[in-house]
Amino acid sequence: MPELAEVEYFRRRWNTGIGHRVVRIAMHTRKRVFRGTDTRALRRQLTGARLLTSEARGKRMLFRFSSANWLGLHLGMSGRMQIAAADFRAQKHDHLVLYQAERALVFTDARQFGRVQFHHGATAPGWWENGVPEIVSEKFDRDFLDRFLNRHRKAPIKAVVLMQSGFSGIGNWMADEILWRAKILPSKRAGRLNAQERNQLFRATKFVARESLRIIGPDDSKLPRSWLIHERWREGGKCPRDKTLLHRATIGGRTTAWCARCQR
DNA sequence: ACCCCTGTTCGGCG
DNA sequence: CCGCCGAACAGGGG
Repeated sequence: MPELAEVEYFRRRWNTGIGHRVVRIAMHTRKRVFRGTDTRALRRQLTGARLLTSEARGKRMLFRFSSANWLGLHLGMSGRMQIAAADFRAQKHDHLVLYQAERALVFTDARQFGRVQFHHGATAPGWWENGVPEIVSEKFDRDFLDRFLNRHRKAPIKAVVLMQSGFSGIGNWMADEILWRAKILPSKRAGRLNAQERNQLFRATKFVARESLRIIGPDDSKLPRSWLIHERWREGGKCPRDKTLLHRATIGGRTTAWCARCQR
């Protein structure tokens, strides 16, 4: 589930715990989500620390705690976050639970493609700043897009829109939504897009990111009925524009849905 | 049983 | 060296 907008939704859920101390931590320390992470330091430092702020960049989240502590989260394919009661009992896939006096902050991830990172230090961890502009920021401009498309000119545009080094936070459904809105064939090589197509791609990317973030929720139910997402997995799914049957194939290593009539 | 999956990383290869 | 592609990771659901 988690792409840009869902990540933002989950981050805000945990914000309920801002201003409150962590009194106890439950962790499945040997699980893959903690790969490369010092879980003993995490437990030692975060116990007693107060959650102060949080931030999201693309699909990544960073939670700042008192006493110079930082927690990074990535939801992978199946990660979710929730607020639970203070007497919450961690189940099999609840790999990290931060207990506060009046609630529990729960991180759940069945498939464990997600990740938990911990950092102790006066400033944000080195891995946080990666120089990739947020789609909704002014730094993601027409120039940046052009340079990125040129750098990856041999790859199918679908694969390029999935690259986190350029399209921060865009995942599979948003990529299909963007290319459908921009009327561009997903298999088209990035370098073959003309100026008009690049303009359309730019506008569609901004639009889908901004609208998804505005409508933000735990799933796609609040997104307009006119969006592709409601049709793309359905057997016999049709293009919301011209009602022709959608095509489906693996492009850029991922299942891709598109309308062969309006996407060229 | 078998196949699919809203993600990222890594090794092979051109 | 650059960059594309498929495989691997782990588990649940159809």
